[in-house]
Amino acid sequence: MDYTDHRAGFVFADIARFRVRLFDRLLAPHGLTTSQAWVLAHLFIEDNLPQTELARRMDVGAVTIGGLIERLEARGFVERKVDSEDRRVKRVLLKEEAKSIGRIMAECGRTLNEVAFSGMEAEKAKAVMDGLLSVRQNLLDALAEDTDIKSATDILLSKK
Amino acid sequence: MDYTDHRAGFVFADIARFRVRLFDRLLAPHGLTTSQAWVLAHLFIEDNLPQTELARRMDVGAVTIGGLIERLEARGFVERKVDSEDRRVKRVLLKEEAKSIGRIMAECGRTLNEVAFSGMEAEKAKAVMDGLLSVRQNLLDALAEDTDIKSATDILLSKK
DNA sequence: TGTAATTAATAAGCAAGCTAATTATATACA
DNA sequence: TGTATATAATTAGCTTGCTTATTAATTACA
Repeated sequence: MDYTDHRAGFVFADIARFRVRLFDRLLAPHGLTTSQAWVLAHLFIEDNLPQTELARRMDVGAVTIGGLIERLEARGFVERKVDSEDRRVKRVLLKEEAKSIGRIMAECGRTLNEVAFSGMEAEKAKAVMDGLLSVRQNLLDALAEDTDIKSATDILLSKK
Repeated sequence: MDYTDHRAGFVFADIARFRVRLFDRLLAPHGLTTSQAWVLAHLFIEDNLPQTELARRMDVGAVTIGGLIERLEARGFVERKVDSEDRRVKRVLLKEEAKSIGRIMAECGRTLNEVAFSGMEAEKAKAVMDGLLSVRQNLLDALAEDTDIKSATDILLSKK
C-alpha cells in the first residue's frame, strides 16, 4: 500500500461510525447502545468484574467505563456492589434483565457482519480480518510505547 | 470469515479510537484535532465550500460540521462568509494560518499509516485496504437504504 | 507503627457525533 | 401573488471518549 494513501484517514473512522449507527438502531428497541452492549458482552464472558478490569479488557478509560456502567445500572441491566475485601473496588453484576438480551446481541452482531462483508469471498474476508487484527495491535503498541504526548510524537515522527 | 466472529465488534472501533488518539497527539502542538484536520483536508481539495457540502463529503451531520467549523474559526484556521446569492448558505474559507499546516498533516498521516501497517507486506496491506473500502460502502448502502429506525432493523434482521 | 506511594472510582470539562426541534431564507406551484 | 414545501444553519440535549484532578482506601517500606 502507498503510505501516502489518504483513504486510510477516513475508512477506519467511517466504518466505525457506520457500524455504530446501524448497531445503535438495532439495539435501540431494547434500550441499549453499542458501547453498553459491549460491556454486557464482557460480563457474559465473566461476570462480577471490577470496573477497572472491565476498562482494561475494553481498552477504555476508567472514567468512560464508569459512565457506561452508571447508565446500565440506571436502566436495570447491571448492579454495582462494593467489594468486601477491597472497599475501593466496585464489582459489576449482570441482572436478570440483561441475561435475556445476550442472544439478541449476538444475532444483531452476526447480521451486521453479514452486511459489512456482503459480496466478499470468505477467504478474502478472513484475510481482511486478519490484517485488521495486526493493525490494531500495531496501533496499540505505538500507544503503549509511551503515554506522554511529546514522546508519542517522537516515536511516530522519528520513523520518518 | 465466520460471521459469528465477535472480533469484528471491537477491531473497527478500536482501530478508529487508537488512530484518533495517536493523530490527536501529533496534531495537538499545532492546535488541531483529527476531525478538524480532516475538514481542512477537504478544503485543501476545494476551498470556499458551503457547510452542507462539506458535511456531505465527510458523511457527517450538519450539526457536527457546524461545531467543527466553529472551533476552526475560533482558532483562526478558517472563516465563514454568507453566500451572496443564497443567504442561508455559509461558505467556509481557508485562512493563511491553515495553509501552512497542510504539509504537516500529510506527513503525520503518512507516518501513522506506516505505524498501522508495519510488518505487513505491501501486497497484503493493499488487499486489506481494498476490502475495507468495500466494507465501508456496504455499510453506507445499508444506512442509505432507509434512514428510519424500524426499517433499518428490518433490513438487517430480514436477512437472517 | 506511620508516612509515602499506589490504586479504584468519581468529578469536571472538552471534542465529536447523533437526533429532534427551531429559524431564516429560497423555491415551487396553485 | 401567496401559501406550502424544502433547505442551510443553529440550538438544545444525549452518549461516548479523552484528560486532568480529587477522594478514599490499600499497600509498601523506613
